[in-house]
Amino acid sequence: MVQYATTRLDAAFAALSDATRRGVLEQLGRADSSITELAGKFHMTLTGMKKHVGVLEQAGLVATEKVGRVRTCKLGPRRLAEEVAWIEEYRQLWASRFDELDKVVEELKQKEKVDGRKRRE
Amino acid sequence: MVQYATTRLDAAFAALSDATRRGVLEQLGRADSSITELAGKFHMTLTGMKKHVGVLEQAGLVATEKVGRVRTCKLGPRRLAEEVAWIEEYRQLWASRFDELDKVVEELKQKEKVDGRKRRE
DNA sequence: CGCATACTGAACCATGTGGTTCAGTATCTA
DNA sequence: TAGATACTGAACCACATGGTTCAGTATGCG
Repeated sequence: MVQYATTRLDAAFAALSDATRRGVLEQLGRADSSITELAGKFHMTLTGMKKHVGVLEQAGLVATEKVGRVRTCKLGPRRLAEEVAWIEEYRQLWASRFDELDKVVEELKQKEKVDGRKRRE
Repeated sequence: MVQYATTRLDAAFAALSDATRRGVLEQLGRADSSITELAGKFHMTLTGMKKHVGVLEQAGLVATEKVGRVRTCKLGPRRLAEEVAWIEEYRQLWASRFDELDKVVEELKQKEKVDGRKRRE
């Protein structure tokens, strides 16, 4: 198995294990936001939200910049590439451990191929 | 955004946020193992390992069966499909948020090219 | 200037986590 | 049947988490 920076994986997965934080990421995907806006949207205190943002920032998933009184949060530099890579390797392992299922998947693929051909005809 | 069962996402991501537990999953991808074997491999007490296995089992990532004295652990029913789906949606959001930035970067590159030419002249 | 706004930090609280030890119980095996 | 093996459960520990309140500081605005 490939060697991963475990601490970064730890931080990213831990950051994603909270519904509020996943919500914040989705929100920031739509628009940059201030701490106040996020706190309002998720019904919690400024201080509470700041902690969540801190966790996300630590994990590299959010970047913030303070201008005047306002700290603006946006999506950060990390794209969860390593995390996806880890999970995909896991899924491969998983699949290889389940032989019968492999056959099922193979059958499905065949079916799909046929369906695709039909559609194109 | 698609609606996810947040509690399951919570449990799965939390389970993955620990290096030992990720290691256990990788191990079980290679071979089913008893608690004792896992505890030995990861240098901790039986009791400690049992807790990790419990977390993984709770998240659906590991299944166990006790036969005689021995509880055998194997990869569980969940394939992390939802988790991958969530992350992929996030990555898409991320990419779309940086389209503008991409343009800016592209412009800067162009500018740099021009500047470089000027400097060389 | 003076007040409202936006954040920050410390302190607190309940609960969860990652580990341990110790004292069992249940199951093999000689 | 005796002893070793494999697990289980309770209790404990230090520390992290997710939240709060309260008391600041810094900034914008009329």
